[in-house]
This record gives sequence, C-alpha cells and structure tokens, in this order.
Amino acid sequence: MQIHINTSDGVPIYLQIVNQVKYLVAAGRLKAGEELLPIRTLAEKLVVNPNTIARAYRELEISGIVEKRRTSGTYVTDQGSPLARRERTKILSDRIDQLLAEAGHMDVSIEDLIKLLQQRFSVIQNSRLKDADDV
Amino acid sequence: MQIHINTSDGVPIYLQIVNQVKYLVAAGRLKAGEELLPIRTLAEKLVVNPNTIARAYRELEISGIVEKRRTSGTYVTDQGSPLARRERTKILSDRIDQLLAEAGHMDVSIEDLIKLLQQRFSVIQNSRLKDADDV
DNA sequence: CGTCTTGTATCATTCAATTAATACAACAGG
DNA sequence: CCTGTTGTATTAATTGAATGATACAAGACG
Repeated sequence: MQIHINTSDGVPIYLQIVNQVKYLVAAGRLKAGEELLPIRTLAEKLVVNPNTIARAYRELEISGIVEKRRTSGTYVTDQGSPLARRERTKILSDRIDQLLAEAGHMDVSIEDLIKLLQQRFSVIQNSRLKDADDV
Repeated sequence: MQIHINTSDGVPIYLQIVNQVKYLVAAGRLKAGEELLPIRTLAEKLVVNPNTIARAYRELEISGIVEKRRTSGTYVTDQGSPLARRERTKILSDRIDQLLAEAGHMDVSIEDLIKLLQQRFSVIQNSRLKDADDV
C-alpha cells in the first residue's frame, strides 16, 4: 500500500490519506476484502500520530470505502454494493450542488455549465495521456 | 443594498457578503457602474469590522465582480465584458476540476456525472419555485 | 492647500480544525 | 484465561483562518 505524505502543502494529512486510499481502490490496486495496514503500523510508517490515521479510516468508513472490524482490522468494502454506490452519489451530489449555486450566482446557464464540464473533461483526459504518473 | 449577516451559521462573514453581492449583481439588483456602500458605512450598518468588508470587496475584485477606485469608492464592473466573463469561467473551471477529480476517484463516468448534474439541477429548480425567499 | 472620505496595511485576538499524547475496550488466538 | 493486537475515546497542544483595533496613504473637492 503505497501512500506518500507531503507535510508542507497545506492539505491535512488525514485528507491526503483519504484521497490516496480512494484512488488506490478506484484504480483496483486495493481490492474488495483486502485489509488495510493497521492504524499503528501505517502511523509508524508515515511518522504520524495514530489518531490521524484513525481519522482518515473513519472518514473512509463513512464514505463507504472501507469497513472496520473492531479487533481484527480495516477492510476494503465491495464497491459494487448498493450502499457504497449510494454513498458515492451523495458525496458527488453535495459537490454538484455547490457548483450549481456558484453558477447561479454568476448567471451561467445549465447548458453552458455542461459544455464547460465536457470541455474540462477532455482537457484533463488529454493531459493524463501524456503523463507517466498518476496522482 | 440589502445585505443580511448571520453570525451563527458557521459561514464566515466576509463570504456571506461576497455571495450576497454576487447574487445581487447576477439578479440585476446591482447594475454595472453602480457604487457599493463604502467599506466603513457598510461595516457600521452590519456592526462588523471594516477589515471584514474590505476583505469581501477584495475578493469580489479578484473575481472581477467589482472594481475599486482608491479614493472614490467601489463600483460594479460591466459583467458582460470579456474580462469579467473569463474570470467567471475560470472560477467555475476550478470547481469543475475538483468535481471531476472526485468522480474519477469514485470511478463515476462523465456520462453519469452529467446525468447527476441535470438531476440535481431540476431538484433545485423545483425547490426554488416553492420558496418565497431568495438567498 | 487643507480636510474629509476613500481604500490600505499592520498587528493583535479569537476560535475552530488538525494533530498529538495517552489511556481505554474488545476480541482473536494460543 | 491471558496476552497481544485491533480500533476507540478523551484531552491537550498547535496551527491557521477570520475578525478586530488602529494607524496610514491617496486623491476629490472646496
């Protein structure tokens, strides 16, 4: 489980972990049922307080990405499950609502917004193809 | 210029002002060239520190919504101008990029994302129709 | 010119989020 | 059972964002 922390970019450590685990799961590098490193082990590896890892794992659990079994460990959940899907939709909906509010303030129509979305999507797709690295 | 502050909802005062001015401009209640209340005047009206208003106005200037003339006042810019339009597009693009990153992590396709966007749009539209109040 | 009003800059204070220190609770497995 | 490992809970320290107090700078205008 490859996780890297940058302590000088302003992004909270627990969030960096959340995002990277999400990525690893989405990319299939962490599969359903697989166990994450125990809180203390990962904390030691990253030279970080165990509570910080605990918080990251808690958020991942709330997002439906992992499941914790009290004295056994933390495991990747089955992402295809209806609950996981509903959770993901909920998170995206919140972001979308923010975007719509902002667009409303700026008097940008839904059609223009979708155009802009598709435009940004292709831009990002193209830049991905050129890169060797992922996030 | 009707602006109301809620000091107990967690949203920073300067942000409330930014959003409400954006709304007033988008709704046409503040027109291009019109002068905003001077920093001190609005601060007194809202019982808030002038620095807080200054910050709101600064952010509005960065967003291209208003323009400040050092010893004369703060004025609404021409929103139809290419510069204002480019600024708005830039702000929305940033939000969209965040959304796309999140969707990518969650393995949600661009098509599903657009569907979700349209869905949220109608939900919000419908709830707007029922309300008497605006933001 | 002088003075009033405009926005600006600097520093202090407050408060919430983040991280850390430490002790607790549950249960798997010998 | 008992011991080691797992996640949990509580409390404190640190940091940064938001706001405030106060003094400065520029120019409009009489």
